[in-house]
Amino acid sequence: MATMLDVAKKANVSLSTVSYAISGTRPISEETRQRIFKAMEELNYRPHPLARGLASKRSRILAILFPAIERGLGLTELEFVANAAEAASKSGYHLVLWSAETNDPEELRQLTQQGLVDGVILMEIHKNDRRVNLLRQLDFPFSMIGRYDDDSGEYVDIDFHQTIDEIMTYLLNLGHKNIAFFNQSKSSFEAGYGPVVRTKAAFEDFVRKSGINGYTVFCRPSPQSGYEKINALMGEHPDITAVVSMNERAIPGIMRAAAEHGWKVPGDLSIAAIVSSVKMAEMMVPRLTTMDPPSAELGRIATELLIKSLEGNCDESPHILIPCRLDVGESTGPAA
Amino acid sequence: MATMLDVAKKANVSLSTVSYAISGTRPISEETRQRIFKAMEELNYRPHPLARGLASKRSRILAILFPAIERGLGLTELEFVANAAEAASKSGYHLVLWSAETNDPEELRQLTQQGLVDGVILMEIHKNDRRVNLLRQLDFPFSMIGRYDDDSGEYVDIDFHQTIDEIMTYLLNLGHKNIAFFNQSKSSFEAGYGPVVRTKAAFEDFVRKSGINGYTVFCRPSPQSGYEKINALMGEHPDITAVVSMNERAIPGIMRAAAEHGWKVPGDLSIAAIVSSVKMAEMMVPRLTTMDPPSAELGRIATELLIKSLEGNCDESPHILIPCRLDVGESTGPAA
DNA sequence: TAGATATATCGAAGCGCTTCGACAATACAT
DNA sequence: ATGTATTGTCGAAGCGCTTCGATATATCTA
Repeated sequence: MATMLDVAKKANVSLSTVSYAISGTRPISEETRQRIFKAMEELNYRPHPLARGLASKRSRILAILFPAIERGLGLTELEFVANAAEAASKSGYHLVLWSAETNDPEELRQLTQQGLVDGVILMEIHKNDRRVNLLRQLDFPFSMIGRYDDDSGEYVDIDFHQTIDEIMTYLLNLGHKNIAFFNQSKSSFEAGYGPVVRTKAAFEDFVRKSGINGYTVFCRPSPQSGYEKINALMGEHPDITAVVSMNERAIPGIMRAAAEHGWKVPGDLSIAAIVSSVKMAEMMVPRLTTMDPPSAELGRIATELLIKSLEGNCDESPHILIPCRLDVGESTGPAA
Repeated sequence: MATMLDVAKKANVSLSTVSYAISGTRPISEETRQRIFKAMEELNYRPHPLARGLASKRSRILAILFPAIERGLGLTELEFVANAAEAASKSGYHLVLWSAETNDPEELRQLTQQGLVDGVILMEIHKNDRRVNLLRQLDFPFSMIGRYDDDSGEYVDIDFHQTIDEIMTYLLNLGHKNIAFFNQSKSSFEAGYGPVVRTKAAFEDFVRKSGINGYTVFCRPSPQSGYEKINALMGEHPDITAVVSMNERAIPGIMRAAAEHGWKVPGDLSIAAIVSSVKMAEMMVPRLTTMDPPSAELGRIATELLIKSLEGNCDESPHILIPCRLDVGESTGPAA
């Protein structure tokens, strides 16, 4: 592979002139620039990323922190990652994948101190997230998909309030007055996991303001758990006509319970998902109504925010909220 | 951050001695080694990856080629990537994500020639895959999840033959004698996409050998397409009692058609997926019987193969086949 | 016991870039 | 005319490592 020196020789200039021509950090005459670019072209020159990184102390490599594999990743995470990589590449960056424990920042410390990456993207932010604390303390650049307690730092997140409002308004307009909200597990609520905390608050807000009856249920992410919870709940509150679920995997359990009791979906019971992709919603029969999360945007924007801040084009820490998009399927209908 | 020179000074040895102590490429006395490691410990020294890469011409960074985003990725791809990253990290490598067009190798050429990564992992291998051809021609190290036409190179793949045999035997034992196979789209067959080609052949083999009636159907990856195809097929062959589908997204369509015609699943029609994760199978009601793909292993092994070949511990190109694992749900039962 | 071999260490030359300081040569003020 | 910016270029130092060759001592071998 051709090096910068080869280019310099071919263009009859010094090495540093080539460097300045490429980076634009110092003025170069138009004529010289032409010659240099022509030489680069002819030699099929590509700057060597490692050399550049070593000299400039900026690797142009970003990392995205992947929640531990066991905890089962979904399509949403995949979209984050794929779109983050795409966005990075558009700005001339590379994206590496780090699968680090969310609550063991030691591994993260090691990785950041290696000096390979310029910044990291965090997802699955929890209350008082230890990774955030660590990165702050190290003064290491990062952006988040999700928010930290105090709303500080650069982040992009789902607008959970608006998402809840939209699905609830939709159901309200269909005449539903007794609605259950299947949240994720109690333990993730207690761990302060953002979406769980925020949707719960938003749901309860809506219930209060609209005067309908709302029932919040925590549920482990399994069909079995969904099955048990819906049975218990309907036993207590047989007047419920709609379920909103942020718990994808609970839904098959709810459907099974409905089938066993002979409740028609959506005739007797409407079921809507939130923060569940259309792709997933399409896998169910009847096709699920869902609030489709803006996963691709989240991944893209988190990356762009990070790059912007690394390159210093950052006014102040931007906070961006994006609502989910209502996608009506066949699992919701007028209240009985 | 401490550099190698700092360590050398602290341990009272030369820079190069530290380097040799770390890499073990030259003998170092036990006593000196101790001193050096103690100094590293105290200074919390981490070798700088860029400097190391630049000097040694081996970045210890791998890339995994991500099929274009639009074409919709699934949980399987996610598992590949996550486990590849994990495996890489275990060997001291990093994994970067490249989302490159499968059939435009130009982008891939640019990326490899940059010199950032030591090798790449390919997935979604097609017949006469242009990326494979390119990498061969450039003599650039790579491994594959999937196989090339001539079975050359290092790869790990699903054992499609065995997978088909297993699910078919299972259905045969349940008394099914008229079985439809929902493959993926005709266009992907014509493009020579490995799984599509191989499962088709395996299915037809099995049918021939066992003497049952088998019907192969190509189907676009959508519920609508599944719905149409099953209706057409059952019109022609009402004696079909079981469907095997490698087309995840077609299945809701098949189920819908069944519901509309009043066919009970599995009473009147058994449905089994292949190469569909248990996680996905659990999203359906009734819970799908599936041949769960060894996604995690595929990602991990492809990475290990690549690293092994990069480090020269490679006897000859290994070929590894892993079957899917039968996971019985409630969508299959005895033939009517 | 001389020469070959293995062991242990050092110094220096790079890897391919960025960036600083220097130095002309021109342009702009006063 | 004189000093001050601005423009355009070069050379050299260095980023933090690996690796080659040299050297010095210790260990064999015949």
